[in-house]
Amino acid sequence: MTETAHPTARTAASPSAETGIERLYSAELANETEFLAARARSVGSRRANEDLASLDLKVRSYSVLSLACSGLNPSQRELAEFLFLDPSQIVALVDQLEKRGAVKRKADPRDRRSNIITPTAAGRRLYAQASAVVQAAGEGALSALSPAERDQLRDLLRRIAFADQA
Amino acid sequence: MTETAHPTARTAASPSAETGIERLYSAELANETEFLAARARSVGSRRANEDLASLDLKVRSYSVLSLACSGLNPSQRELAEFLFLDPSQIVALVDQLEKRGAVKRKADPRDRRSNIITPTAAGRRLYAQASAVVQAAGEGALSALSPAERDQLRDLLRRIAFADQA
DNA sequence: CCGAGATAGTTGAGAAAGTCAACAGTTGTA
DNA sequence: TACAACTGTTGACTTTCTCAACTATCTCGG
Repeated sequence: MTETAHPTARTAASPSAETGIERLYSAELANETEFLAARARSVGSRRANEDLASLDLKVRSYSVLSLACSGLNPSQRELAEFLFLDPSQIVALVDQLEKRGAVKRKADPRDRRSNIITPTAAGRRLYAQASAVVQAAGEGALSALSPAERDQLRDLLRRIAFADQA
Repeated sequence: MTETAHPTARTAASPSAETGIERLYSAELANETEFLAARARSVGSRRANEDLASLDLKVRSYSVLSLACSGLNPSQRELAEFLFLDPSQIVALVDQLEKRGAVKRKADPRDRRSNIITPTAAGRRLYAQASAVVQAAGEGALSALSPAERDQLRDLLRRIAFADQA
């Protein structure tokens, strides 16, 4: 071993720093915002999924539960559009949460085609726990940034995440 | 492809608002950095995939091609780790690109287990085109940000994207 | 030198996620 | 009223993810 630029790669004495792929950080790809956003999401959602597993949730179901608990009374179609998911996937997610007793499909009095997704009392409790877990995980992932930088990142991301909706 | 072309689905029953989904922007979820990163990635990669389709590429194969052309001589294992993909997926991606004549598997003289992925001349030309396409698409997605803000976003993302090397 | 254990790439299976087309019930409108 | 559009739903199909083997190779301790 001791390859060209591989100062670290020894046997698995140390758990994490053995990778030695830091040399790829200098690749052009590592400067493309798109790639960085994808990787940031991978880092974050992997972590969040692991932590949410203790509550039998994933980021997808957590997102739906969160919006159900938002007080904004989203319909399934709105959930699909907001989460960039196919309406058929929302069906499955709501099915799961409903079977579990966390949310309910409520008829929209103004449009009987729509289902308004609302949380049950148990759903609210579940969301409270999940929200705490996600927030803790987020803190960990963002620990490299100062509070001011986190706010800045949120603002910048929000502007590109919701840009095409105007 | 399907760009979810629902420009304005205003329903008369709906109260005044245009698309009606903007009200969800105020949801708690829309303030979580993780969610914003996921959505930003969705916006960006959807766009990039559409544009790369003209070259018969996807963001995944583009990423591999880009790293192959980086001059850093990545191995498949390094590609897997850097792109957060399973080694078996790298096999498929390299197979495609190799069959297409864009990259080659080269034996690593120091370790005959490893394959070093290098581009062919055609691969370099393909990457030049693809890179231009992706950059143009990225500009579109980032058009809401000033150049200084884009740099800032890149820096912030890089710090969290490469923060924990799980 | 040699065998034990680890690593790189490969294959294949199965789960999860994404995509798409069709359908019924409902709504708005010409 | 007839027609077009929309919502949720189902089902088929493709892509992506995850994991467990297997081979060939490497490293290391004895």
